[in-house]
Amino acid sequence: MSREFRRAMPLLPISMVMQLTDLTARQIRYYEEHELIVPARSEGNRRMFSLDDIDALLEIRELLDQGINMAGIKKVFAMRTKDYVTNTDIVRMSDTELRAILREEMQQAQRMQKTSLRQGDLSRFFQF
Amino acid sequence: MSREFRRAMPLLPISMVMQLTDLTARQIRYYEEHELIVPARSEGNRRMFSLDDIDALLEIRELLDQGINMAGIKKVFAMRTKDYVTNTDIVRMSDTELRAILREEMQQAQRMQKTSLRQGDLSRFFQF
DNA sequence: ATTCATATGTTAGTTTTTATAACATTGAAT
DNA sequence: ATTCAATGTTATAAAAACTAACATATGAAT
Repeated sequence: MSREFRRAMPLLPISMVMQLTDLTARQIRYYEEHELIVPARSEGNRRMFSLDDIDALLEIRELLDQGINMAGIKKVFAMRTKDYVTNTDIVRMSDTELRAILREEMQQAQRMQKTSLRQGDLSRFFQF
Repeated sequence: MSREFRRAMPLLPISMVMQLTDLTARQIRYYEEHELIVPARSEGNRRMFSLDDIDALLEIRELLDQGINMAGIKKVFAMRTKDYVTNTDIVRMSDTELRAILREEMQQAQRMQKTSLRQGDLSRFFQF
């Protein structure tokens, strides 16, 4: 279980994210609207945020504080790309895309764990 | 910001804990009743769990699977002690006590951060 | 100065989640 | 058969979060 993977795990409700980032719910949702973050959703449609999301939001706040507007922030985020390794390829993609994919995988893993992986100690999963 | 400190930070709602530990809400609350965990509370009285809590719960599940009853688990938890360093002393206490204290400090830190530590990047705080 | 767009605030109404508390069930030990 | 421990279930209330709409402030452009 990679560190990147762990950081992509959707865990926190919006209230916690508000506290940790000092952003309002309105702001957080607005940034999602602009696809700067793509929080996961619970079954009941509640946003669940990962540590990656927290990072992104903190950076957004930082950039806003520097007087950069949304368009600028989008650009910054789009520019910074990372590599994602599939079975057959190494794909270069934006932070946001990468986060979304990792989160997808993470949720898959959670669903797995929910049913089959009964005996496993998650502290191995979760050793921050 | 110590790792221990980070692990004591109350972040997750009970729904996430249920998924991660494969325990029911009933069980989790019952273990709290028996003070095997002491989750923090939000302003609105919702339980907020730390990674330490997750660990504890996973261990409880483990011990239950091994046929150990609550009394036994309490004993196990009480026996395993750790050191907590205050200004003037090194205090030896149970896991549960230690977790409660660290969580207390953590919430204090959160309150601080909420008001004063405006500019700080929490990813330094949170580098799992 | 007016207009316009952006970023955020605010409010209303609804749904989901969580809380407590009480009562029910199950299995093991006496 | 009774008792107790652990957990299930249900009812009810409160809190948190959702969407959507409208309001407002600020700065840029005309």
